[in-house]
Amino acid sequence: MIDSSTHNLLMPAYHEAHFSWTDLFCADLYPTYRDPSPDVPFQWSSLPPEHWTKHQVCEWLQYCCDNHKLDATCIPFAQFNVTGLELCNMSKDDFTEAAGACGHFLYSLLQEIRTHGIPLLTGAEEVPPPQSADRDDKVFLKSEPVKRNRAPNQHRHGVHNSHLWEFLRDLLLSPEQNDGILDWEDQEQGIFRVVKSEALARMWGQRKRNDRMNYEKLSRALRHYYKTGILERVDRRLVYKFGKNAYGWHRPVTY
DNA sequence: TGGCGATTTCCTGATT
DNA sequence: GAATCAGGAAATCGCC
Repeated sequence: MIDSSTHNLLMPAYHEAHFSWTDLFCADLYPTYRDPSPDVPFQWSSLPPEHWTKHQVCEWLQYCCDNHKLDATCIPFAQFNVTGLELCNMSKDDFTEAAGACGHFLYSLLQEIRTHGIPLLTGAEEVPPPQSADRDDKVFLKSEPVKRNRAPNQHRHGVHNSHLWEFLRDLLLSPEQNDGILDWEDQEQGIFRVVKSEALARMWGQRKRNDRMNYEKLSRALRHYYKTGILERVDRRLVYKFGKNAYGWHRPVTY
């Protein structure tokens, strides 16, 4: 946790917002990584980034500051008052715009987690910055090594979340982001309905930075999933079903 | 730099 | 007639 004595200096932009650091970091709900509970050391680390709350996004930022020895003055925390799904939807440019080159580094850290999974945070192993971080990013790093552990059975593949079906799955699992665009018809069976097809296409287009996306193209991409077992046909308009090769749709994804 | 997977784009035709 | 579905074919893009 950032010292309260330095807090005002570290986060000028944050103080302009209408919330406080303690609002974001209620110690009872979100234990700090320096004093982790034995059972739940880091709540954010037990979930994929897409499912982080705003509190957990801030926890992660704080973790990045301390564990990667970032200069906290580089991070305008108010710019990251977003949910995990919104954070994941931010592009590298969005990060850079929010926090300059430090944002570039944070983006790399986030992609590291999304691509390689979330490490165990027990402070027992030295960890270099992600390889994807550019050399220029490292001006934010102090020289001391930092430590963490990786779970022994943690897979280093298969968690990248840029696929359309994962985008749909995460929307279905995040009602606050969904805005009635998608709705479960039968979650046990993985059957869902596209309620607002054009809104869905716009959202996917924003995600892919493609303003020419429409539902016709999106649905064509969905139909490709029939071949791979990601989706199964449902003989009803705007209704789809997750197939045997889709995962994580019936409960929050675990790594 | 080439191969590959995942879309994206365009298209025709069928169905609702 | 509009919206949607189905699927072929080729192009594009990012990653390895």
